[in-house]
Amino acid sequence: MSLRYALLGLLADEPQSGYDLTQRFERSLKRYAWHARHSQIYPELNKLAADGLIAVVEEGARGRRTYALTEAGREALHGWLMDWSSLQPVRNEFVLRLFLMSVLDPSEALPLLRGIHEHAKEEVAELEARVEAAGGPDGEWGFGRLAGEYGVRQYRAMVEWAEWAESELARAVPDEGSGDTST
Amino acid sequence: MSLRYALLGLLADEPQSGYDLTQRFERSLKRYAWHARHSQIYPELNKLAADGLIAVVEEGARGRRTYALTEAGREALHGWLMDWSSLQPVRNEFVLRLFLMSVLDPSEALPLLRGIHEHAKEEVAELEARVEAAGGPDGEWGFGRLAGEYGVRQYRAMVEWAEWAESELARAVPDEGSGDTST
DNA sequence: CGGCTCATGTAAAGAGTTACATGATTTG
DNA sequence: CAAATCATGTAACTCTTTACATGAGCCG
Repeated sequence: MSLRYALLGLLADEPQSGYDLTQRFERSLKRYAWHARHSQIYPELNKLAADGLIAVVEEGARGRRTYALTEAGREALHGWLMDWSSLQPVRNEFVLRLFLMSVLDPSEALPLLRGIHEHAKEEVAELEARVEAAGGPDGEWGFGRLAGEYGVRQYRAMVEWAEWAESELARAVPDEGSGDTST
Repeated sequence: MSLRYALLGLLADEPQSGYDLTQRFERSLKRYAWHARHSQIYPELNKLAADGLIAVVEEGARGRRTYALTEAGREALHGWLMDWSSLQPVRNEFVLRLFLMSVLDPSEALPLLRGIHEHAKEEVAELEARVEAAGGPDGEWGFGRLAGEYGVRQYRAMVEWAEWAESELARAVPDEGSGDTST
């Protein structure tokens, strides 16, 4: 059911088409929270419209249909956002890999950790820039500001974790510091 | 494919039955990384056995079958753990809700944030205790130590985020501090 | 020996991915 | 006018959940 409410939520931000929604998943939601392809989005929009939760408010070129929430849709979204009792469990392959990583020996794990470290630093920089930009001139924050700040903090914690993990593993791999890989 | 490697990974820790694996998902993996029910686990174990990646090493009471990795299974797991190129996107309904939370007005969001804050503090305490226990007397760390430390840090960051978010929202809801809710 | 837990399974439905398919509009 | 992008759709397959189903062993 999450997709359904994700769509309602994005339409609450502003009316848009299936195409727009697809891009929003691709550009921001996908990396932090949820993903869906157009092949799942279009049928779901048709169901939402059939259920009276959204409605076409504009028809444009190339068959483009812009949807907006109906009053019923706004209520459904609101009800869902206020009720946290049925939160789906997280599905995070990254953490799964961490769980299983003891299978590798430290000399194998260390380069992986360095890659993660790099990646996390880049994420922090990118997210900080985005949050900064959204906080912009007029002091208004924009949609998803709580998530943005959450993301920044999560990735900062990830950077610190990676630093800790590297030093932890480096202790188990004494041959560090010399570029010499012989014997 | 993640389930497949999750099972191989857990069997790499120690040989166990489908029943044991089901409980491990339920008790620890579910909350942080991945979930699967017995109805998905048993058929997958049969497939893994058919593919020669695991094998029954013991048969016990009530039809219990204990599986262990074969050499091929160990290689498959190792290959997967070393190759991070095809990481599945995160599916996190919690973050999705944060994304959409601007739909609520601050007076509605604030109590939700307080609940999250409480919950995060409990998670930190529980995880710290678990990590501490695993770090135990002999200094050995146990399976999943990297994930454990990661979890603690993520939840600590969540607590700090919640504190920030509460103070941020409280500014938008001036009638705080008086328990009086009348007009 | 009755109730609980252990232990495994299958079937149907729902959610999500991949691949196939089509056509309109814009841009250079 | 050709190429790229916009825009929507469906079909087949895989993955996941929910529900149904069964029986053995353990504990009081």
